[in-house]
Amino acid sequence: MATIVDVARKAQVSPMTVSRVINGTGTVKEETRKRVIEAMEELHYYPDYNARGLVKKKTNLLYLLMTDITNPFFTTLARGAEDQANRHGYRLLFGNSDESLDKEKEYVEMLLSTKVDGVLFAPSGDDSLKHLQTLRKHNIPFVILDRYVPGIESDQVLGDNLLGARLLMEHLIQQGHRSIACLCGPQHISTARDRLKGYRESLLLNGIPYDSALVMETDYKLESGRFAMETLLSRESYPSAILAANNLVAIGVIQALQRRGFSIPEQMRVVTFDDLGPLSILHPFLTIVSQPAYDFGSMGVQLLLDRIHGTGPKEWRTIVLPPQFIDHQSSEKRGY
Amino acid sequence: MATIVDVARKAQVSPMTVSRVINGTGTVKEETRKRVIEAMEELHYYPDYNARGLVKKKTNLLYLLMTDITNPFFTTLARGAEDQANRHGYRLLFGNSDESLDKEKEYVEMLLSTKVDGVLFAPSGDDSLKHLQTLRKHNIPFVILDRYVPGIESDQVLGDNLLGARLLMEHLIQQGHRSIACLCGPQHISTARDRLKGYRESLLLNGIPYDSALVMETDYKLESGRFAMETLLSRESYPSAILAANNLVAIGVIQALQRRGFSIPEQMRVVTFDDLGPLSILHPFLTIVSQPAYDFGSMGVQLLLDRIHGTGPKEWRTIVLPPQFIDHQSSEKRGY
DNA sequence: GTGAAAGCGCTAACAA
DNA sequence: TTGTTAGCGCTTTCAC
Repeated sequence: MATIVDVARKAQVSPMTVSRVINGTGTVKEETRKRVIEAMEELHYYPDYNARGLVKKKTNLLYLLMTDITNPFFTTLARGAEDQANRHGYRLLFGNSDESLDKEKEYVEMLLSTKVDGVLFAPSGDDSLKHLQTLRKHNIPFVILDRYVPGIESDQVLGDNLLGARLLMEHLIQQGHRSIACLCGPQHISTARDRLKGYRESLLLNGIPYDSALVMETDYKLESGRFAMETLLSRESYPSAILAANNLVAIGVIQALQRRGFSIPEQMRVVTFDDLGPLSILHPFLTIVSQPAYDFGSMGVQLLLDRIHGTGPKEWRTIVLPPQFIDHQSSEKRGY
Repeated sequence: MATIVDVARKAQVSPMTVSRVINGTGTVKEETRKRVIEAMEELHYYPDYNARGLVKKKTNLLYLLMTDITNPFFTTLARGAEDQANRHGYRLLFGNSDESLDKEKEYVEMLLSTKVDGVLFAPSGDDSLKHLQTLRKHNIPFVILDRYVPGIESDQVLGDNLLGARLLMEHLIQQGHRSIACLCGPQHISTARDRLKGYRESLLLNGIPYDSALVMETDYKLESGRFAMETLLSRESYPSAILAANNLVAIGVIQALQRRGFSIPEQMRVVTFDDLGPLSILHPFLTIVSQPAYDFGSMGVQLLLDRIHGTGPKEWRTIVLPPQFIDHQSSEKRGY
C-alpha cells in the first residue's frame, strides 16, 4: 500500500515528479526518472485509480449491463466489449439485470454512485426509458445494445430482427410449411415486436392467413418456451413448425417436444434467433438466424468511446448488424 | 453531479450532517434529516463511492476472475457470486483470463490499482502461484475457486474431481467398457490432474491395464477436444468410450464423431464434467458429473466476506462441493 | 526540470 | 445535535 508520497521520499523527489513519471507527462530528467522507477519497483507501488479518478473526473471504467448472463449471446457480446475496452485502456464492469426492470433500476442507481465513464446498456424493455433518461440527465454517455427503446435517441447497436424473422419464415415456407406457430417473446421488447412483425409480413407476402391461435407471447426464458409448446401440443391439431422467440425459448420448445416423443426436425421444425455459443455445433436440427454477438460488444464500445472522447460525429449513430442465416442441418452459411 | 457540499448548502447544514444522514451514523434531528433528504432529492444527489472509498479504505467491490466466460460453468458461478455479493451490499466486478497466464497477470496488476476489497480467483493453472502471492503480499484477501494451486494456502471452494472421474469411470466400466480413452486436460491444472488420477485409479481397481496410447493431454477448449478425437479416430483401432476433460472438450469430441458419422452413444460413449447450462437438456447422449456451479460462486463470496470482516475462523477453510452424477440418458440424478 | 499549494468528494476525530 | 479541521492519494496550476 505504498503511496506516491512514499515513492517520492524514497527517490528524493517531490510527489509531483513521481506523478509525471507515472503518467509520462511533463519533462523529467532521465536520471531522476530512473531513480523514481527504481523506487516504485522496490516499494511495489501501484497507483490508486480511484484517487486519480477523483481529481481527473475520469475513471477509465465502462459498464456493461446485460439482461441475461447465461445466454450465450450476451457472454459472447461481453467478450467483444471486454476485448475492445481493454484495447483502449478501459476496464469493463459487468452487471446482469436478469430481464427485470427492478433489478435494472438498482443497477442504474449503483451506477450513478460508481462514476463510470460510460455505459453499454441492454434494456430490459420499453420501460427502461426512465432509466436511460436518468443516465442522460446525469450526463453519463451510453450506448443502447440489442433492443431499442421508443422515446429516446442515442447511439445504438441493433440487429435486424424484422429481416431475421423473414429469413426464417421464408425458409420454412419454401419447405412447404403453412401452419407455423410464433412464440413471439415479450411485446414490450423491441426485438420481440420486430420478430412478430416479420412473422406477420411473411405470412401476408405468401398468402397464408394469420391465425391468432398460433401466436403465443412468451418471455425470453427456457421455461416459457417449454410451457408454450406444451400448451400447443395439448390441442387437437398443431402446427408443423415453430418460430421461437429466441435461443433459450427454442430449447424449451425442443425439450417439450422430446418429452412428447417428437422427432425433430421430422415431426416438427424449430427455427430461432441467436446462436447457442460453442454448443450450436451439436444441433443439426436447429435452423438459426444468428447475430454477430461479438461485434455487438466491440462496436458498442467503439461508439461509446467515440462519444466519450468527442471523436466521431455529433449526431446519434445507429449501427444495424446484419443477421446470418445458418441452417445447421445443411451446414450452409450465408451472410446478408 | 451534485456533491455533498451542494446538498449541505441547500439544506443549510454542514456537509458532515449530510454525511451522517446518508450513512445513518451519529445523531441527526428528525427535522434536519428531512431537510437534508429533500435537498438530496431535489439535486438528484448520489454519493461518490470512490471518494468514500478513498477515506474509508473500503470500496465494497469484489472481483471475480474467471478463466472462461463462455463456459456455462463460469456464467452460473458468476450468478451465484453476484447474488451473494449484492445480498451483502457488495458490488461484483468480473474479468476473464481466457485460460491465459499472461492475461491473468494483466488482470492482477489492474486489480492492485483498483482497490477492491477481495478477489474470487479461478487460477489459470499452477503457475498462477506468483499472482496469488502478489495479492497476498498486498494484503488483498482472496478465495481460490475450482482449481487449487500447490504452494499457497488460502480459503478455497473446490470440487471433488477425483471422485467425479471415478463415478464416470465406474459407470462406463459397469456398462462393459474396457477400452476407455482419457482426454485428460492440461496437467498444470489441478482439476485435470485429479481427473486423470481418478481415471487411473478406476482402471487399477477394475484390473484394466493402463494404456498410455489412450491418454491424450488436451486443453480445456473445444478445438482441442475435436483434434484429439480426430487423432484417435485416425488410428487402426479405437476405444469404445471417451472420458473428456471438460464440457467444452466433450463437445469437440462429439463434433469430431459426428463428422465421421458415428452415432452416439451407440458407437461411442462420451462422458465428462460440468453441465452445459440450459442446454444440457438437449443432450441425452451425454453422461455428466456436474458440479454445483452456482454454489461455487455464492460460497466463495461467503468465505471471502468472512475473511474480510474477520467473522469466521482464523484458519484457512477449504470447502469441497460434491459432484452430482447425471445420466442424461436415463434422466436419473443422484447426489454424492 | 522540479516543487509547493490547493483541491477532487468524502468521512474520522474531535470540539462546541 | 451539529460543525470544524484535517486528510485519504492523486493531479492541476503556477511558480521557480
